Amino acid sequence: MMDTPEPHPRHPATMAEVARAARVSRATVSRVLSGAVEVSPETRSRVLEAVDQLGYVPSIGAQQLAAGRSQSIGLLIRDSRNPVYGLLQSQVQKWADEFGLHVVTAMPTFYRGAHQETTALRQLIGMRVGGLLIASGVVRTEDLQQFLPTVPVVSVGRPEEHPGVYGVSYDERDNATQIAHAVYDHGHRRIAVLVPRSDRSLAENIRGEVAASVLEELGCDVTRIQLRLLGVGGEGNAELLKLIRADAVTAAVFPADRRMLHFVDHARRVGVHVPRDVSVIGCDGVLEGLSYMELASLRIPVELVSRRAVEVIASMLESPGEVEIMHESYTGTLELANSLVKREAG
Amino acid sequence: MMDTPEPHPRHPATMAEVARAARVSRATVSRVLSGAVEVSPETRSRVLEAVDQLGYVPSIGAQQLAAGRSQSIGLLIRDSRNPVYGLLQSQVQKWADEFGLHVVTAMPTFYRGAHQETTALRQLIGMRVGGLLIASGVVRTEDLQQFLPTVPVVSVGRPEEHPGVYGVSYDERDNATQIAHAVYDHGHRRIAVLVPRSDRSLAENIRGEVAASVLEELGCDVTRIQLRLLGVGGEGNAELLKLIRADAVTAAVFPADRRMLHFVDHARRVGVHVPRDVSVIGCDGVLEGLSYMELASLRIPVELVSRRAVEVIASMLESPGEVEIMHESYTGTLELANSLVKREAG
DNA sequence: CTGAAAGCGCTAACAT
DNA sequence: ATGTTAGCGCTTTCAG
Repeated sequence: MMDTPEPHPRHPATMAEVARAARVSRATVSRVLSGAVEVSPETRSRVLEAVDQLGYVPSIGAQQLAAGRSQSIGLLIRDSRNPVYGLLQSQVQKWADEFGLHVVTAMPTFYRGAHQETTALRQLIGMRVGGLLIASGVVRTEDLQQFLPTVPVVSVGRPEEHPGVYGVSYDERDNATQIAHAVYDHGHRRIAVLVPRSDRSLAENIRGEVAASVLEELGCDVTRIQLRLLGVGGEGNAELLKLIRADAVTAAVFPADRRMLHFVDHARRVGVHVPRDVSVIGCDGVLEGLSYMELASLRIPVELVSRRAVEVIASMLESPGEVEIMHESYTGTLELANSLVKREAG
Repeated sequence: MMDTPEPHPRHPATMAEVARAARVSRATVSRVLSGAVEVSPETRSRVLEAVDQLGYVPSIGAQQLAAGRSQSIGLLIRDSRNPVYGLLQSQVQKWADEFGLHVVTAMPTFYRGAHQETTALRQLIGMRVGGLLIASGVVRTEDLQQFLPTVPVVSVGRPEEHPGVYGVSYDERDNATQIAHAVYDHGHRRIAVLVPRSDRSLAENIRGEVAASVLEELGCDVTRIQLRLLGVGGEGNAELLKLIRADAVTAAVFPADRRMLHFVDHARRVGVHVPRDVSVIGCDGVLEGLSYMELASLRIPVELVSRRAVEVIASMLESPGEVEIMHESYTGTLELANSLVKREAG
């Protein structure tokens, strides 16, 4: 068994080369590899030997082209620095394995050019993936629309309202309501709520808006802090600190854990302590170390949502056009911690 | 401008359809889209109109097949739940954008079957990506070897020793040395070091082994705690707790922040507090909230490593075979915090 | 500046 | 059980 590879194959081995080496036709190689058709054991082993002798790996592009279908699903993900997406990606991979599907992941460009935001989408479409999982709020459903007749699409982990797109997501209204009640039940009546713009993050916008409304309905004095930027770079922290120092609020509601973390870290450096000076609660529950930091949050069911999304796309792949479009959403579970403390109402 | 899409395109538009709609040949469509050749303005605009009329997106597979090359690079990543990989993926994307490269990411299967661990690699090879970034320790360099003549490969963020594979990684020996000296300089002399098996994580193994050796050379009493499992599931915590309770160690060195976090969280629940009862230091520095948790660590230069890796692969794409194989490694920076406290030597 | 035609590597009838 | 052949959608000579 030579273990020196060919000096300069230069080009990846082709099926024709394998066929030649095994003294069979290309079709036979294909049959052996696909395993769909009976092949005589000797031929079979000759082929397999040639395959790994030559280090042959079939060209997926050519396969897709010839067969007209694809075993892979595309995952469009926003920014993997966010642990929520990291977990999602990992879980999608896990369930796709289970269903025998290959996942290819693409991420939108960072540049904010005109149509640039859809290049990742076009990349996946160009690959002719069998199905598409959209987990990025950056891509608008209207951009998806034109591809809908062509490829099954599932919107995952983001609020989906388009009746033509299957959605598997978190119940953000319920999330916000749970959070609002938790804060209220702890006796807080003057509350700051951070609200990102909906074009930045629809999910976070809903969380903020709904939490604020619910609290208002409960008779609280709510201060909305509008956020305009995309990142979590501490926007709104200064405004919030001012409110706290003026004793205008006793609690703050953050639409995402990372924002909450950013705030508490900054606040402590300038002498404002949680929960001594203010109670806080976030949303996601995915960030590691939350319990160690004693930060209250709401854990969204990423695992469940990922699983359902893969299940749905798998069934769409199996019976195209047969799957009824629905919008599923799943509720999270409150994870209380010492950052949200009881307080005499008032 | 009709904005109702065709009722049932069913199949993605082809270049031939675009050509027909624009009353030109397929070659002309190709030329317009590639932009490489001059085309008369009128023809050009007719083609472009047809393109977005039909929502045409070129098949990357067919392009690759016909042209024999590919604009995309494959990124093989271990597990995106780990924030280090999340950040890496994000940074690779960012720099690839800069170089006009498309990134497709694949992740190894979770199953631990025989050859299963290389399916993601085969997936990427099968796509005939123009270059490969390997950021997963799960794939061994020997598995890569056979593809080396065929596609440029850069090992990124993992210790690479094979002389045939370009490596851009962290200087784990330096990391470990910095950590060891930090612990020593804080007066600790009886120290526990957690050491994962090298087949689980080579990087973490080196960190542990080297830190332990350096501390021993400095005359410390070092207890190695061997870790055998892949995850961060608190392995070794019990053993470490016992040492602490017996007052056999005053400090613990963790080869990764997540392990440290897992420990401190668990420890606190059972009444062992950091840094009161034991000092700790981790490695990575990527986990969010480290500073808030006051956990000492060493920040590895993920951004720099990602950038270099993309630069290298880009230059390999440009002049194949011309790039001299090297192993670059970059040092991290210590980020001290209150979890590592001064102590009377002894 | 544009069209015709020859493949790229593979699958899927269709033969044998 | 195996070989032959016709494309799949695209790029790229080569002619015009």
